[in-house]
Amino acid sequence: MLTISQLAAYAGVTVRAVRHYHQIGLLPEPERDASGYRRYSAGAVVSLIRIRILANAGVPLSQIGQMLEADASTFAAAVEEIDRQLGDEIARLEASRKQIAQLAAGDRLALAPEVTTYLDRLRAIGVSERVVAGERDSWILMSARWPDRVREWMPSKIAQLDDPQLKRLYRILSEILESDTGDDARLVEAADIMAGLAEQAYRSGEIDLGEVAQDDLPFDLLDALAVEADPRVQRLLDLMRERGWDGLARLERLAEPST
Amino acid sequence: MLTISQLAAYAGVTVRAVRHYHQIGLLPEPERDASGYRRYSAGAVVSLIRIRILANAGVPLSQIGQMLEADASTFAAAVEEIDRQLGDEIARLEASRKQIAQLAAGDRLALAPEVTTYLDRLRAIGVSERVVAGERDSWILMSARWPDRVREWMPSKIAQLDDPQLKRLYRILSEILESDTGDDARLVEAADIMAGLAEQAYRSGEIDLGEVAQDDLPFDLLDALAVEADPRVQRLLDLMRERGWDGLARLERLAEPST
DNA sequence: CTTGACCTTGACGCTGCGTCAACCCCCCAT
DNA sequence: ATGGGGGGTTGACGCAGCGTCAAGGTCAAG
Repeated sequence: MLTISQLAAYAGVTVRAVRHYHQIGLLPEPERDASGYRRYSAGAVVSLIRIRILANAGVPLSQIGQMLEADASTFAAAVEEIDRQLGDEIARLEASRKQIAQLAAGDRLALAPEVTTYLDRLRAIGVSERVVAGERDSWILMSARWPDRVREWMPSKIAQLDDPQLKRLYRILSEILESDTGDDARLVEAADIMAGLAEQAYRSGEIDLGEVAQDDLPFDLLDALAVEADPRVQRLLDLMRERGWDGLARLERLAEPST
Repeated sequence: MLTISQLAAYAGVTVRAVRHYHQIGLLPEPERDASGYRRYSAGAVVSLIRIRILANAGVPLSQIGQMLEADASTFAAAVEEIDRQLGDEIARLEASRKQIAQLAAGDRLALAPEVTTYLDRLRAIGVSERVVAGERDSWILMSARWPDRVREWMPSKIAQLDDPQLKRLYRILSEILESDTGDDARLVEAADIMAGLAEQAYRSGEIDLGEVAQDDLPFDLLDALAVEADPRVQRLLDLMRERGWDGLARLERLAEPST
């Protein structure tokens, strides 16, 4: 007759595991001796080993009982099912591994390389770190909503940075946000440039992210994000509204310009 | 200002997950409105998305906080560590998958193919299912203790089955165990044959599983297993002892035979 | 008799939330 | 005014497979 620790040792498991199997009814409770100790027969060792074989093969404990009693075909079906689940799990982990490899490689922000290129171009143009950080957060939001579309959009966004007007706009915005003053004149100047660019884009039909349904509206969110980052952006939004444009991240025509 | 469900929707997670992140301090609790509702800023969406990016990459929640604050090199080290752990986990699962494939292929008992061959040979010789089952359980125990050695031993075990004496022994044992009578004469006959075989093996120096330390003693266990399967085996043990041999699974000389 | 090793039950901890429960709040239609 | 439906709130259990105390009772040996 064996004690629980002997049983456990023979089967290569811990005492706690054996007790756990008793609790869930996987291994029958043996007789107790006079002092209440569990006393096991040799057969229990075989039972326990068979349980561990299945457990080591990745079979959930809750299914092992049935499997040990099952006939060959039922057993085979169960094995196939388990194998499928293991396969799924492995696939999931490997996907995670790819993800984390990208994290290590990229800007540690999980942005597509096209986007980090764009951000680097902004820095090269002289845009302040604060504004770049704002852009970065915006693109994180965009990427979450349209993971694939974003990569398609980037080339034209990058190309647009060659436009002297746009460069000028970014620089002015950087200046404003880096200073602590509420220099309204610069804000007005920025608004004028933006309105001009918007007008230009509108005429040439460039404002057509049409497929991007508006009912999904993360653009309001982007604007809110900008305002949070610096309240002076609110003033900019107001100025744009005066000029007939709503929004910032995605400009929308309010009405034909009065002039 | 966003409600918790809006925040969750933007980040593509459940409301419960967001609350969980608050609980563990991963995402800061936002302000509450007059009625106690949580109200989120746009920045919270960005925070939440960044958390999910790391979580999806397999980073444990408990580490995400530190990683989001870490500098580039610390971050890289952490990523490497996570990647290693993911690799380990994948390796474990793949090992499980191999195991289960073997289970499906083999005798659904997790015995090496050599052993199942041996068991089949026993059946071919005319050994009863009951005795084969006993042998099987014994080999399950042996395989658990010496997973690799067992495969080495099988060829000679299989070869020994050609010995007419051994065949006869197995057949007699089968007969005895299949019958309900306590036919002592047959038991004595079996014991005589066993003793003869043991003597033979002893002289030719075959009894030398020497490397298999006896302090590991699963042989007592094997004997106990046999007795459990059929109490008449106890009588066989006694008969063997009279003939100067101890044990059954592993015969050991007690003393020189008196004649 | 003491000591140390082993046994007992009971209960919390870990991971990342899902899923009630019981109750409050807001807005809209009747 | 009232009711209903779809929000929100905290609190708590559940899952898988044990690890790890806690607080004892038991056994064999010196």
